[in-house]
Amino acid sequence: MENREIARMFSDIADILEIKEDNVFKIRAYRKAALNLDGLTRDLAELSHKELLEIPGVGADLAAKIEEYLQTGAMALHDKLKEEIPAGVFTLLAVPDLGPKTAKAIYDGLQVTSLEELERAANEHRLIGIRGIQQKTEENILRGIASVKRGRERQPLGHMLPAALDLVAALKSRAPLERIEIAGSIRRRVDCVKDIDIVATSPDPERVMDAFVNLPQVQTITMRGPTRASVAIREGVQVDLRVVEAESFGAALAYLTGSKPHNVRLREMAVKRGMKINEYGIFRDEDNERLGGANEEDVYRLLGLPFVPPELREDRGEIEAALAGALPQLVTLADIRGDLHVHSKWSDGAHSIAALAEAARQRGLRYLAVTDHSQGLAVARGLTAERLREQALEIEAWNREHKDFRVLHGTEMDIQNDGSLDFPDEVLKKLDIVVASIHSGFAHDRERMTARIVAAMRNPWVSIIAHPTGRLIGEREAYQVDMEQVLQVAGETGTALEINCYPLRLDLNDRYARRAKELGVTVAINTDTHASLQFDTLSYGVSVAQRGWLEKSDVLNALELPELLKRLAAKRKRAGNP
DNA sequence: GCCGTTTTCGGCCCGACTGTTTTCAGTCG
Repeated sequence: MENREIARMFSDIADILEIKEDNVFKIRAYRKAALNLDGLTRDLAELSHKELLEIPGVGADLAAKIEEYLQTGAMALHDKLKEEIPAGVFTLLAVPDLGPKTAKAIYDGLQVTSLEELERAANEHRLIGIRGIQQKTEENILRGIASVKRGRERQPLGHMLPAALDLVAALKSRAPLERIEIAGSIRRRVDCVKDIDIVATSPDPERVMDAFVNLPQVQTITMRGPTRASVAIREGVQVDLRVVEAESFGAALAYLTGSKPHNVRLREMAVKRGMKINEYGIFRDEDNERLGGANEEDVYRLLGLPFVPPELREDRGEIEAALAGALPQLVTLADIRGDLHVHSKWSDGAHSIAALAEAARQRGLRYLAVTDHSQGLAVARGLTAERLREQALEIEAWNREHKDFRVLHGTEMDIQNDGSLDFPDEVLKKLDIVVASIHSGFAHDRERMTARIVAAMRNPWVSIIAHPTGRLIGEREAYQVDMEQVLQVAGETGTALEINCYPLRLDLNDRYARRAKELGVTVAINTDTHASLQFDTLSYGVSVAQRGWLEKSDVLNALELPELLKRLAAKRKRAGNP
């Protein structure tokens, strides 16, 4: 997947052009294209010239640069610009509040080309005197360097959403609030987020600001004005709070929810219709008359659009779909009928099958599949074929006793290094469902990894591929795999792909989920529960599905039990097995 | 550099806060 690499190159070009004080709109064009490439569901290498031009923000010139890179492995403009400006200069841009102008001035004045040199220069007070820098700015730069060193850029949604909810609760208990919402990428349910945005209304904004910057979670106050404040909480996570008038709440919420490219599109549409959108509302140009803004719906209504759910706001086609009245009816948590990937005490889970079934039923589910690990995964106490037979007896007995909930018998079977499976077909055919996945040999090359997964999908008894890319957010990159091929074969063979709900996995991610839908591949939203409390992570997987535009009909475990069983049987039949 | 329900040329989203200014530039979201 060269998308990310090319996006990064465009972003580098934008940075350098900014330092060189080139045309701001040209810079913006490179940034916009970089963002859009990052959000693409397809590999650039697979797209025709015509398809490249259809990418928003990519015209003849940038399409040529993409093709140049795909064909030669290099981009002449990128290389040339990097020669002009030492690489270290734009590493300075990583420092908060230090932008291109300051980076250039510091480089011109002191030839500083790395963070270490910058830190030394600041400690020796050599920055003072450079255009626009006095003591305060120098101190801020030192603080900024410290925060860069602390690192931890983005954190998983599974950590940040609870932290945000915690802040909201704390704020509510300490200041008078009317409305308060978490906005930003958390509200869009992006799987990995950088900061926390909160928007609120209050009869006493001043007190809210006071309470906010004095919250026990707060470590440093970055900025504090009458309507806006910014702080850092533990682990250096930035939290922004905006307090607005009630008549502006919806506009502010929309603005702070983003995404930025989505907002830019809305504002452009407003301009064309003789209106202006900002965080205070939506206004008529001619007389500055307020047309709306108290509620988020106003913004969309006044542009002639249906409400666009936050999960879709990425400028990945949602505005066009809204204009055409073709927004998807997104799958919801309430649509989920069961969980098809669950571990019990039989392998590495914490709870009995009975306890798991009860916990699932309490959450409104109607079935679950017990899919303990297979024998090859010894560290997880994987089951042999014989233990699997014993387990079947326990499940049969439980089902005989309970008529309002169904436990399916399955396995999470290892796909071995050579692409073979951990159980023979004779074992698999006795199970209700077979989940296959990779737990070892992550370092194999792309061809081999792809071949392993494809081979598993071609087995008629394999129902679902679990956590198809193997990533662990912040801990382990996805293994090298040709996901386009995996998705294609999933479609051909009628194999479902999983969105794993574990907050560090969320695998498939939103983009692959969207591509799955495009290819007609069914997706299963599974918790991979190892302890009954983990059923609560279902909402994270549903969010990924929503960001992937999935509807109820795209989701395997949104089916009622009889339809699910039919669907599972369909692949076996297609392969000529009863 | 991109783009077209006023346009193939002339536009291109909008505002808060800080630090350094004595009216505003830089940065960020």
